[in-house]
Amino acid sequence: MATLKDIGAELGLSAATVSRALNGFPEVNIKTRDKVRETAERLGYRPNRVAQRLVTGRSGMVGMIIKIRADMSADQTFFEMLTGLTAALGARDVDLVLAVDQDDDPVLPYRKLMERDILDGFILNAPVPDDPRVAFLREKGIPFVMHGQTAPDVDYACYGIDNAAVSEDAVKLLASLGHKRIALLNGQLRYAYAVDRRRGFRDAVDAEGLVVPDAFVAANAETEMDAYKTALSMLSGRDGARPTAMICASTLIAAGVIRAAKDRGLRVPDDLSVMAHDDALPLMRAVSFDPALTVTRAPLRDACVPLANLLIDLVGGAPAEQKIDRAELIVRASTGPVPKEEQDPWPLT
Amino acid sequence: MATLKDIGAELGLSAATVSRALNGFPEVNIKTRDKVRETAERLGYRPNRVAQRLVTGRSGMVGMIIKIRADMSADQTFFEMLTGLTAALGARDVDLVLAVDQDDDPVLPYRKLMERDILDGFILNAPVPDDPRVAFLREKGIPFVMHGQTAPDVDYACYGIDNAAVSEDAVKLLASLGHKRIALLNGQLRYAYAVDRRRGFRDAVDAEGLVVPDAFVAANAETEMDAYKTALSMLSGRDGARPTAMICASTLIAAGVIRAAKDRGLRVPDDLSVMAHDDALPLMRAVSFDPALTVTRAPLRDACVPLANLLIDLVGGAPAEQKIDRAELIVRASTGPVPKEEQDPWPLT
DNA sequence: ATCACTAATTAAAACGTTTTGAATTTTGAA
DNA sequence: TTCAAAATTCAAAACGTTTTAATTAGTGAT
Repeated sequence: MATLKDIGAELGLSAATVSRALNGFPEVNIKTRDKVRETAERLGYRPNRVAQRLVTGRSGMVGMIIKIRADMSADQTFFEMLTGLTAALGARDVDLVLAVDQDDDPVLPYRKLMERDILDGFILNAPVPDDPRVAFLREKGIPFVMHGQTAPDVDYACYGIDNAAVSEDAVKLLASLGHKRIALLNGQLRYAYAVDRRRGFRDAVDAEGLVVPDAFVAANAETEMDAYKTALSMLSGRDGARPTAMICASTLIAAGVIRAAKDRGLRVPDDLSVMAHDDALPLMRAVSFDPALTVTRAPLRDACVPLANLLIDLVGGAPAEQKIDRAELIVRASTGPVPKEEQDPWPLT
Repeated sequence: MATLKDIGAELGLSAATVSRALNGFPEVNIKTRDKVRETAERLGYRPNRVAQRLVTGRSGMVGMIIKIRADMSADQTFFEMLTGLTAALGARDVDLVLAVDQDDDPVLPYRKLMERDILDGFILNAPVPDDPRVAFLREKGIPFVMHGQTAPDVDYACYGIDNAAVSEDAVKLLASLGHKRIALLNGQLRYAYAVDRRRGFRDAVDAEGLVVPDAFVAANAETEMDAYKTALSMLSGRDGARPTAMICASTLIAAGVIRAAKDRGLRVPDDLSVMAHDDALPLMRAVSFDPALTVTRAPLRDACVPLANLLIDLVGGAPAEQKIDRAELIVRASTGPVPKEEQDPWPLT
């Protein structure tokens, strides 16, 4: 393997100049810079990352802890994050070290990984309100970036989408189509995103002058089967007039909802409008739904780039930055005007 | 962070002696060794892994490529491997770098990871016959260890179980219970393990003087739903007298089979004996089945320890070793004697 | 010519460990 | 005592990079 010294010897230069030339420092003569780069190319030079890391004092590795839940619904989402993160981190020569969390204590795996290893920082996901991991890492002074955020205003580095706005956009669209009875099939409320979505939903519903009984705001939907059952129940009319529109936490949930609608003999969107938030998982494509699904869209994989960059910059000394994007609203075929005969709102309780 | 020099300064020793003391070299005085160790402990010394790696010329990282299949059945198995491997590698201070394979070319991700990174070696899984990854890595001289093997006799490092014996043990047990009609619900034959299981099955069946028509040797079972459908079909009697025993590729498959038996009104084990190979996935526990499942058992997580050690030793210059264990046969409640009225074998074709 | 200043390059130190070869101390026998 | 051998320890080199401080060469103005 060629080293800086080899390249220097080839050209009668010192390793220092070669290093600077390759790293694009301004004080090196442009002619020597080009010669150096050409020679490096020719010798197939690749910097020794371990040596770089030794001198810079950073390990070039960041950690991520995967929590395996008993219901095991991590799968798809996890692979998507893994794909995106390894690519985004790799583009800046950083490696991802994974560990699996099987304990009850949410901070223990971070502590263990930190003392066994030399990690520059962590990527956290699935924030919960008052996340204990945040308190721990902050106290230890360990850099981290959160995918999402534990509360609307935080001062640690994070990237995510505005989950209140996700609900708001959905409600506004449906209200503009005349819907008065809009249900929400939310994720579990122990996660911050679900809390935000519910808040956005409630606020937007209020702003439209509508009412949604608690029975039509579900928060137990993790699997398609959960969603199917919940939707069946909501559409039965048992808890009040059936909704004319349903907002789903994910495309997986929407799949269950659509199946339930079919089994109840309801057409989408003629009898029921369905929309969902879309993480753009490759095996659950919203455009492939029948009918194609109206969504708020924010590809999970895209989120990995800002996450990686935020963390790497943070490790490099940059200030902690919060970046919140707004999901894109894409109207497709699963939403339509409210049926003429179903325009009555739910009564005030 | 305390360094070797700090410890040396504290005791009036050189860094060299401290290094040797901590690494247990025989030429260091036992009294100084203890003093050094005590001081290291007191100062909270942890060796700088990057510096170690620079001088030893190894990166201390091994890679693993995860193939995401379109049917996405990797999930559980993958998490189990990840858990076991990070633990087993971590015990020897080696990190696992993951990458995701989304391409058609099976060797491309290895090539890419190799040129972007400095990896000491790879862990391969899910071998297929004539695996192109083996050819590539061998040609490049990159150390690797295979979980399983591409063929019965290979000369690269590998660890796995004897899959022919898995089938053999199952057939022998069932034959000893008087079963004459034994079906196999195998994994996909593009994987080497499924080929081995089928061979072992055929050989054992022959040795017992039995016959199994092709219709009762399935190789399409990946999901529980697949298994359910296949089992329903086999138990229908459409392709010949229904089997009195079924050997399943995994506990997941067995779950589908048992459900199918129930739906056909067959009792396990009174009307149908069911057994499976058990990777000991925590969310699919054979003992929790109703009835508790008779299995050949080889915990996936246990395999990670020899895999990690084999690879690390290989990187350290040890010869490539092949290690094949035999799965444990555990007889539980899902197997029983053949029903009196179902003792006829399948006819010779 | 001299000086000051800029541009370009280099030598050397640093990162923290392992390892080589040499130096010192201790031990045991004569 | 003295000497050789064995047991310890040490100084220095090495790994390959980045960075600091110093040096050389080049430029233009006086």
